[in-house]
Amino acid sequence: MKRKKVKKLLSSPRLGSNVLVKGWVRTKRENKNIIFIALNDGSTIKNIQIVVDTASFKEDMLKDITTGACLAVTGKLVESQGQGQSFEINAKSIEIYGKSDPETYPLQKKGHSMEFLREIAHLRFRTNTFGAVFRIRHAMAFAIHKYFNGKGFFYLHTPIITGSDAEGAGEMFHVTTMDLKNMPRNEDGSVDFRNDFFGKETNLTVSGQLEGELGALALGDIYTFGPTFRAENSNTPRHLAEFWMIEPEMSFYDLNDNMDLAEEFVKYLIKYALDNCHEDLEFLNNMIDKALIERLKFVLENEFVRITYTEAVSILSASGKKWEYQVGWGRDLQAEHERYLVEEHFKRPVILTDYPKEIKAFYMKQNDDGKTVRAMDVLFPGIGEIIGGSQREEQYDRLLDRIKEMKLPEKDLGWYLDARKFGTAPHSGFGLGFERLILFVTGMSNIRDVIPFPRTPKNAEF
RNA sequence: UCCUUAGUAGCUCAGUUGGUUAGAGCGACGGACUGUUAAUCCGUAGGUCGUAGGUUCGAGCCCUACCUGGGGAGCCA
Repeated sequence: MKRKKVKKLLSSPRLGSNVLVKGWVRTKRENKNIIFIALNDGSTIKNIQIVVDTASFKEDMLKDITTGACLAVTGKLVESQGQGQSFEINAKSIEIYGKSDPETYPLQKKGHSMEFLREIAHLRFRTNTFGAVFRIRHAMAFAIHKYFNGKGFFYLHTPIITGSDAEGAGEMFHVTTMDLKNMPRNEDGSVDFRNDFFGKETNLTVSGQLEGELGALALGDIYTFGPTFRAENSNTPRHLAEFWMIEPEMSFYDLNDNMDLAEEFVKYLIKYALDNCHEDLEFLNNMIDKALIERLKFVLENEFVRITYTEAVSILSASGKKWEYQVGWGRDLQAEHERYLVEEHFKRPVILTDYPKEIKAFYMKQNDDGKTVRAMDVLFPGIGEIIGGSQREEQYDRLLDRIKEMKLPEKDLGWYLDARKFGTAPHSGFGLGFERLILFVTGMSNIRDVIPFPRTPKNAEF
């Protein structure tokens, strides 16, 4: 007999048929003559109830069916006599693939704290919450490719190991094969990388954007979707040292086109989740965040507010609020300011544009006012900045001036400047933090709980 | 990195002004039970009180340092 997944079984049940299911025991309820097993195979958040007549099975075998054990069960699919489920399987045969010692198996029928489950991240997939989160995470990854493929974007693989130290997006992890206990030194005491694997200093990438731009300036529209690494000592529920980022880059897009794409993209993903992850979202809505589905629908149905940094500063100044950090043109907006705009003033996602050039990266296109750049930050309720992007500076001279002004290593950016030297074109792009998107879509509150094995300062378990 | 808060049984927690042998619920185990839904009822076992020092006749409780977690901030996606 061929094994059926529980999801398939429940969506198109053939009552009276004999079926084979395989999965892990979530709970077992025992009576004298009858045993009920809730079996889950991961295909859906729903369990299938296995009904066991104790007289028909060996007692020793039934004893080994404990929480966490893996079973293969054959039996007849029938309408359930009980209240909690529509269908159930009357077991004819049970094979135990893997026992699970109940004295040491850490998962109980009762709820656990997220902190405890994080310590047993290798087993937390077996809980309803993490099953739901990681099924949704998969659905979002799939939807990202579906969306871009449908729009004619090409998935570009930018390097994980980079020799470029110019992104300026944060502290980097070094990559080397040299003996850390005996590093060769130059006369001035600095490390001599000439005999290292790559013959130069290399790091893990903090962003694929610069390479992505090169792809866009030939292929038209590209996107990257891969891991990125930041060696920042950030200890917050919104930061990871290893996280996944989506970075589309589009030729001939100006900042408005860029904002249109960002808004359409995020809404597509939210709609995809609502359309395809209904059961998992329902569960999270009940157990994690009662306002989750309502909030997803609200974001889907309302236009994002678009205002300039300068307008935002006026709103904040006029708000009459007491700020911990002072508001003033030229200062970067702090979390409290962004939160006020999104959660109190507009009560919806906000896109802020045209920031002072001093607080933004070198590659952003300068406005004619000489003071601001064509940057955009998409701010979400509860998450803060979920997307950061800009129209890129496509004029060679202006870009070079900016590199010099900010004292960046000009010689290392020759390849990047070449894109402006030969057939430059207006272009734009943005970066979306994948885990921050998953936070928003699942209603989870800590980013460590939306990636299977989180990497954070002082933690690289598993 | 800074501020703040916490660490006691497998889990979630209580533990009074420093004072006998550190408690509960859940889970696990044993038993009972005519179809259960985090089943129910009866019973049993389970502890180096985060680590290392210190104060004291006496420390789970007070002091110091360190480790780890939570919340907030900064950096950002």
